[in-house]
Amino acid sequence: METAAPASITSDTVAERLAMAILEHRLLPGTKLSEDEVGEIFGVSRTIVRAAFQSLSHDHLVDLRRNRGAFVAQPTTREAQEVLEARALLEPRTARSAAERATPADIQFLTRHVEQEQEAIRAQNSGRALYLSGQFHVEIARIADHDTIAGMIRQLVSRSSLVIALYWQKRQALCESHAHQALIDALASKNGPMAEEVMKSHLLDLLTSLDLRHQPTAPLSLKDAFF
Amino acid sequence: METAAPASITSDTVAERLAMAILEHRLLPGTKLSEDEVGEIFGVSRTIVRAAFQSLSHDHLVDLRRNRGAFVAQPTTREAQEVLEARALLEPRTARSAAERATPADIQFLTRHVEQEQEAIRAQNSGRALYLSGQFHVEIARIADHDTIAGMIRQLVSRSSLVIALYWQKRQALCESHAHQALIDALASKNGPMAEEVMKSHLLDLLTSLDLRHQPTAPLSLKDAFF
DNA sequence: CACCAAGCGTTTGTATACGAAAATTTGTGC
DNA sequence: GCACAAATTTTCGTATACAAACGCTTGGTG
Repeated sequence: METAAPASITSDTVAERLAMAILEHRLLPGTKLSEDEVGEIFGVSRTIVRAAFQSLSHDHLVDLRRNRGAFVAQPTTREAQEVLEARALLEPRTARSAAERATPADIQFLTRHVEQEQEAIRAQNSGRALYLSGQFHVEIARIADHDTIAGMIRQLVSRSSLVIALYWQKRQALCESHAHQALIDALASKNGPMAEEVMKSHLLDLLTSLDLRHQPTAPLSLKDAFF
Repeated sequence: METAAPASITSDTVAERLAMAILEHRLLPGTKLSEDEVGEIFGVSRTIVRAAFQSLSHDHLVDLRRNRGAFVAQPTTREAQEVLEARALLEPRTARSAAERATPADIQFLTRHVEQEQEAIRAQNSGRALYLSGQFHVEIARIADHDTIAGMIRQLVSRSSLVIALYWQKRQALCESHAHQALIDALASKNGPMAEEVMKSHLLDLLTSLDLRHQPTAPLSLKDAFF
């Protein structure tokens, strides 16, 4: 089998799989998520699905509208800017902290991670590449060994994925990973200030590569994302 | 009537009332929250209570243990330190931003807020005083007009309330509100750097006033908190 | 032809029923 | 009297049933 099927599927499992689909842009912003449909896909009742939706809603990945249902969230330009600003406030310092704590094993892990990013790009799997690119930032936060801040960064990175889906322009230059390599270098040499600086400009690059003007909507059917 | 009773009680209402009880230290860390009991208190089914618990769990106010139930969270010393560090990272800059945007109406509102804090202290209502003291920080974030960061600060302030319940030492000096007055002054004079500095030292004061050594447990019965 | 209203089907909101796991009590043996 | 095990009770996990709200289609009217 390809995916290790858990003995019993919990709401966490469903939330995780849905989140993954959103982060890989297999589910696009605005897509309606029907409770029945999702429940049928995962073989669970609506009770579980609802719990999963609630969890995702708290992370701002889905928008829960009363008596209307759940939709993949569509951050406004305002929200998009806020998310990027919050990241700019948190991540540079966190990168510095990570540089001060990174072990050789961490460096090896990050290097392997970037390799996977490259593989995904070569395989034309831009969804997975985008997911891995975001996950890199989460791993940096994990190395910084600060669960609270890491949790906030994880959430902001997830929301960034929606922002990218809506406002990303130059889809060609797929997340220039030389920035990630530069971060690894800074971490490997335990150069905190450099890691902070590289992260800062990396996030600035991301912000300037967005087009926060128009507000497109591109809903999509649901089952496509899983089959 | 004293509380505006909502026509229909939603999970948000229950979550809000429970959060208030936790923030005012009427429910202490470690207290077991039974689904049936809470449901009976608010006159709703376990479905609603369960959703409320999930929401509070996401904010780290309650700890959800599988097949065990919900408990008011008991942050570890590690977690306590992390929460304070995260606040130190977010709030000073936010205070500066607030100083740059504060309107006369905002200043008036904050002044009234501090008056209410004093009233609560005079009325020996230390729980309410503590809640209002935390809420002051949330209001600063609101003035900064940055929903994303404000949301994170709101969550961190809430968690701080649990930290205070567990690790606060000098209960006498109840949240020296002259620091809050100093913040109002900085905001009123639109002195961003000063607001940032005052906030920074205010949070440092809070951290140093904690005793992060022992790990007390003080569960309490549930209905006491509401009657 | 456009617009609006009523009826119908679908989807969500909530309560409840039932099985499973944990906590508690009870009973027994040493 | 204490320790341990079995039975009981309580509490949670999940599915499902029913009611209410929504949206869509259909039929009518200006």
